[in-house]
Amino acid sequence: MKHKQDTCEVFCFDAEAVNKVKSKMLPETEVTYMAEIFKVLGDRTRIKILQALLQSELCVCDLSAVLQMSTSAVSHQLRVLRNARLVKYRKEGKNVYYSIDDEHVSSLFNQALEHIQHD
Amino acid sequence: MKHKQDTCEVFCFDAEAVNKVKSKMLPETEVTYMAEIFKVLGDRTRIKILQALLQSELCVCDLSAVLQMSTSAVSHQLRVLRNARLVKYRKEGKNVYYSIDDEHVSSLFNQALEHIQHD
DNA sequence: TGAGCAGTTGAACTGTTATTCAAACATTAA
DNA sequence: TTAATGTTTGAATAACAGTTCAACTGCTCA
Repeated sequence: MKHKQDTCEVFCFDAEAVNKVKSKMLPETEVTYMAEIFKVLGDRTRIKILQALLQSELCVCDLSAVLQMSTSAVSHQLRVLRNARLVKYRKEGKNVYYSIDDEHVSSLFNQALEHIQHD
Repeated sequence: MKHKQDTCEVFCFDAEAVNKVKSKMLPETEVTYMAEIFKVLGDRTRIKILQALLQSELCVCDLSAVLQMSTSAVSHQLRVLRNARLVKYRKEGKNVYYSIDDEHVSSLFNQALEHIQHD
């Protein structure tokens, strides 16, 4: 049973298995969202910010002191975390206090930790 | 109580809170590994590959048919997944069959799904 | 042995991303 | 209003990452 493909001629694959898997793939939008979340988590600076915020609510200045980075750099990354709805903020006078905005963040953290410690 | 910093003069932060958080930060190597894992998961192609492999063991050709991508592109991404120990492979004749190599992968998947569906 | 297929690899190209710097905005106190 | 502090933003630079293309390896079978 030959099978033609748009991109190139491929005859080796198991058409039945492929179609079965194909029919159960997540919709494109969900794939995009998932990749987006993991992409946000895939940065050392943002991992550190989240880890700090998992311990306590902190303002931008506190975070820049903890991470020993410029407030500008921290602010840029906080925006990424905000857009991904991983952190929330509240203003108090001149300060802006950030905290974790999702109950799944710590779960993702722990799963990842288990993975890297499993080796 | 004034506090001097290497990078710049910052007086606004709560020194006590900062030190407390700072003392509980993960070591640099673990931060790096965690970011690495999430970085690997932060790509649409790799998400699709993993989702396909969560359903069934597949060869490179099968995967390229499912994703409708070149075997070269798939192979490149499989290498990334291999290095992160997220997939394993076995050779059978001319084919190379890949499968999930970590019990935490599905957990990470489900947590991420819950996060994006929580909005 | 050699042809053909499955898969891998390296280089090049392209698009994305993190940090820095400077400027701007917002709030508070004088 | 002005000055000072905390935070955000935009532009620019530099480093990185994904796909494509072409070349290559390795296995199977005639």
